[in-house]
Amino acid sequence: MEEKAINNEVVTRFAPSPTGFMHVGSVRTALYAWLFARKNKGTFILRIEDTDKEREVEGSIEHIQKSLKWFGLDWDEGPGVGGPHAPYIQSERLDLYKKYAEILIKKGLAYADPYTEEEIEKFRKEAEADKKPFLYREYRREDAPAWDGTRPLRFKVGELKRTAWNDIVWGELSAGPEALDDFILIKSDGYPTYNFAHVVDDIEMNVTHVVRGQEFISSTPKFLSLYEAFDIKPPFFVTTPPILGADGNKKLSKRDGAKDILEYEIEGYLPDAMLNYLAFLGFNPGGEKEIFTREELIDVFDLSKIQHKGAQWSDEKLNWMNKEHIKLLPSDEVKKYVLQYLPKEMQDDVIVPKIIPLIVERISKWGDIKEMLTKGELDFFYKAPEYEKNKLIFKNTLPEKTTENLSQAIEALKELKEDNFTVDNIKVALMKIADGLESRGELLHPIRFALSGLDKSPDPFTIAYIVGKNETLSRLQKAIE
RNA sequence: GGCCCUAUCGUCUAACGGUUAGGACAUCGCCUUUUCAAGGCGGUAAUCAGAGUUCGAUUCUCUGUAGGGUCACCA
Repeated sequence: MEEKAINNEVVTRFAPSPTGFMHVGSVRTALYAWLFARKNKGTFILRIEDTDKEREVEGSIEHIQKSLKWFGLDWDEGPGVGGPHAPYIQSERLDLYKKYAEILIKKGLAYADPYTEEEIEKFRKEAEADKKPFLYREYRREDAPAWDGTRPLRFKVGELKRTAWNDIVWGELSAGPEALDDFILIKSDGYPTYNFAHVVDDIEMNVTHVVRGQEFISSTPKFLSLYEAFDIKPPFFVTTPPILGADGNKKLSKRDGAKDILEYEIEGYLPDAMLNYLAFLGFNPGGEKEIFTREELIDVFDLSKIQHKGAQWSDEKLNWMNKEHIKLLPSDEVKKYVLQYLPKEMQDDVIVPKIIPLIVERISKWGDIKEMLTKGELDFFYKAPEYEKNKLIFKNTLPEKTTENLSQAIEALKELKEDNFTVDNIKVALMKIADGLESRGELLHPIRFALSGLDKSPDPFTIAYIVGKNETLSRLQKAIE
C-alpha cells in the first residue's frame, strides 16, 4: 500500500454519479467542498462514480462538468484536467478496487457471497416481517466458495461494537452494532459498490475531508470498518444537511421538481448569485451581511458553521439575491447580458444604453427581459405606440382640457434645445405646467400614455428623454389629433 | 419496527447561561410618485411541550411530540 502523503494540504472531492443532471442539492455539496479547498489553498478533485452501469445516463459526465464550469467550481484534478491519480472515472479504475479486494481476502476480511439473490430477498422479507433491520451477517455461512468474480464479494465485519466518530459539522456521532454488516464490496458484474470504491479512492487520492450529504451518516460505521480493515486513518467527515422543497419538508429531489442546475443559467441567474444563495442555504458566517462575492465567500467560509437541519428552498429569496448581485455587476457586463436577451432588431446603439437602467430596475433575473418583451414593455422605446384614445384621458378631465394641456407641453418642450433635452430639464419644464393644474395627473398621465401606450410604464420624463425630442413631440402631436 | 439525526418569526438564519430574542426574504402600512419599478421609513411575526440543573435556560440534561435520514448486487 502506498504511503499516504504526509503534508497538511487539504484535499476535498466532489464525487457525483452520472445518473442525470445535477440539481441544487448536489451543487451545494460541491460548493462547500470547493470553498473549503479554496480557502485552504488545497486541492479540489472531481471524481465520477459510475459503478452502476444500469442507472447511468448518457451524457451525464459532460453535463456535470458543464454545470460545474458554469458555477466556476474549477477542479484541480479530474476529468479533462487529469492529475496524479488519474483516471478519475471509477469504471476505469477497476483493477485498483480488485487489488484492494485481494488485500481484504488475504486478511480473511472478505468472502464470496454463497447465496442467490432470491435467497437474500427471502431473508430480507423475514426481517421486515419481524420488524427487525435486515442484517446479512446473521446469515453468514462459513462454507463460502472461493471468489471467482461471478459472485458478489462481501466484507466480513469484525467485532460488533458501537462506532463513534467525529463529524466536523455535527460533532460527536455514534451508532450501535446494527449499523455494521457484511456489505457488498464488489458486485457480481465486477463493479465495486459505492461503499467500497469511494473509500479506496479517497485513500488513494489522499482526500482529507469528505464532504457529502447526510444520507451517508448511517453507513459511516461501515466505511470506518473498512478504513480499519486497511489500517488507514479515516479522513475528516463533513456532512451537509439536505435542501428541502419549497412547499414542504421533503428533501428536494428530481421527482419533486428539482431543476437541472443549467436551467438556472437559461433563466438568466448569475452564477455568483446562485453560489451566494446556495452557500447560505445551510450556512451562515454569523454577521448580518448577506450579499457575498465569490472571493468573500471563500474568505468567510467555515465548515463548523454549516447547519444541522434541512433548509427549505425559496425562489423568492434567490430572486432577491440575484437582483442584488446584478447591482454589483460592472455596467459593461450588464450590457453584455442584456444584449443576450434582447432581439437583434432592438439592439440599437443609442437606445439600449439608455434603457438598460430601466430594465435592470424591473427584473430580478435576465430571463425576465423576455417577459417584458412579450408584454410589450420595451416596444415603445423603438416605435410610437398604438392605443385607445380614451385611455389618454386622466380620470375625469375633459378631452378639451387634455388637448390644451398637451399643447402647452409641446410648446414648453419645443423651447428645449436638442442638447438640453435631458430627464431633469424635461421634468422641470413639464412640472412647471403640471403644478399649475388641478392635478399633475391631468398633464402627466396623457403624456406618459401618449409616449408609452401602456397603463404601467416608466415615468414620462425618462421616456421622453430616451425617444428624443423629435419623437416626443411627434407622439404628443399625434395624441392631440 | 431497529439505529441515527434534527427542532428560534411563514421561510433562511443570529444570539460566551443574563439581549426589549437581532438581521434578511416574504407580508402589511406610510413616504416619494400620474402609473409601474426602484428607493426610504415603519409594523405584524419565533425559541415544539413538560420536567430537571441553575440566582437565571433559546442555550445544559432527561422525557414526550413532531419531522428527517437509513436498514440495496443505488449512490
